Amino acid sequence: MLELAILGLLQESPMHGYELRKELTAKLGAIRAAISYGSLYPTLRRLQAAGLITEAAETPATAEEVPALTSRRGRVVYKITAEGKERFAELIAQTGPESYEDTGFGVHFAFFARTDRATRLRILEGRRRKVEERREGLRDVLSRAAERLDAYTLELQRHGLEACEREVRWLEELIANERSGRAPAVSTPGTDPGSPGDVPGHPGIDPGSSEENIPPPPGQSRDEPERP
Amino acid sequence: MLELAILGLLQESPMHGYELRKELTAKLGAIRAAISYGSLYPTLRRLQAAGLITEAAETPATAEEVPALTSRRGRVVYKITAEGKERFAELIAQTGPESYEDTGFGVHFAFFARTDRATRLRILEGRRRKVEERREGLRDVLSRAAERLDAYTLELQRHGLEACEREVRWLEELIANERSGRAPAVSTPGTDPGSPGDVPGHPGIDPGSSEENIPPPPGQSRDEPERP
DNA sequence: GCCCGATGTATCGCGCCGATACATCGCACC
DNA sequence: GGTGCGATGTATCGGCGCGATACATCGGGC
Repeated sequence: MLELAILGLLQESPMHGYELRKELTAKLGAIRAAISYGSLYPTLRRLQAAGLITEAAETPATAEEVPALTSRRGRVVYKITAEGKERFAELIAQTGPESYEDTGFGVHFAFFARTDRATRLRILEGRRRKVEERREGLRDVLSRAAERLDAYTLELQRHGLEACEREVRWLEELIANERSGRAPAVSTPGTDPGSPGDVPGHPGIDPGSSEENIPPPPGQSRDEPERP
Repeated sequence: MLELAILGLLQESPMHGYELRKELTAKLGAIRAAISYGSLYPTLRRLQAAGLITEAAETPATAEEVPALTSRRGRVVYKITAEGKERFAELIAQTGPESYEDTGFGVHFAFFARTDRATRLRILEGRRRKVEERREGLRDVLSRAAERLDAYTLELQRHGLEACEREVRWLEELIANERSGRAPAVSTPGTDPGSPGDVPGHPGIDPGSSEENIPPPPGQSRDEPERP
């Protein structure tokens, strides 16, 4: 998972470890805790050994762009290689088993902007299936083994079941939006549970351009011929 | 986490590995995937080495002594020791750092029936604080860094934020119930989002008995002098 | 002049996962 | 009566990721 996330981020711009961690935290903050250095650095090492990323010169080649003066510390800037981009495309496309609470789906979703619609649909439907399976499992426990469990455990199951039901609904909205070619934005019911308003709200990604075109997310992109 | 869960389950009845896994899956199904054998068996080994659990005779004491001929397979039944019970009490009571998505809180909650009210409140409030922190973090990202993120990533953050808000509300209900001395059961909104009916439904744990009394959950309990 | 928090890289131990292997039991099916 | 298959069972292996920790520099406040 970390591999996919790092490859995805480095595709937007070269970065060093610390920066990578911050960006990762911002992008994946909704699905997991901040990435640990004990995971990050070994992974960078692995990726470099595999030739998927390389070290980039720290000082900007056309210097004095930065008034740094401070001769650089040990910072190591990494950038993605062509093989790295291939590997990313391979990883982002595969659905994987992705157990329920796995962050795998979340990471894939966070990089949906670099995918085509068919892949997005496949991943969303795979996820929906997984969550539905889990939902059924919880229903079984609640209906068949309820008397064996104490009240707190039951409350936990109920809460989990509710979360499953909600996620299925969310996924279904996303799937419907994908099919209709609209933006990823969902109805945004907000905090009010009473009005399932249909306010579209966010324009999202430009759906007008061709299917193949993978729009790079807004933000500072340097490089990118963006070949799919 | 596994240590706590195993100790908690073995307190209800002795079990062998396979059985333990099934019970664990049923009890913790709402918060995590089925436990892996690659975690379970090493953990059992560790617990045994630490003297927290011991092997129990598989064959009923009055049976034939020699299991040589296919009588029983290699099943190994474990039971908890006095030290194990102490360790459980220690583990269940400590709040721990418990990062947001950690299963730690869920496991604690699943064994709430073996705790006193003060501990439950402490854990629930600690959890609430954690989720609130995360919620604020997500709000910050959504309000301050929104334009740097693509539409899918934003949608993910929104969904995560919503989940945080919902969990805080859930925790607050549970905390209120604990304070009022009532059962853990919550309003149970069920699948219908329109009627937040207040049907109590589940009797839950007997709140009448003394504070110190930790009622063993319903089900097959063998042994248990239940000393707090 | 001094401390402190942010920036940075790096390592160590170990819990847990996913895959895999292997063996027996009970049952259905032919 | 054989055969196959799914459930029951125990066990190991490689490897990822975590939490703690160490260490160093930089910019700024007091």
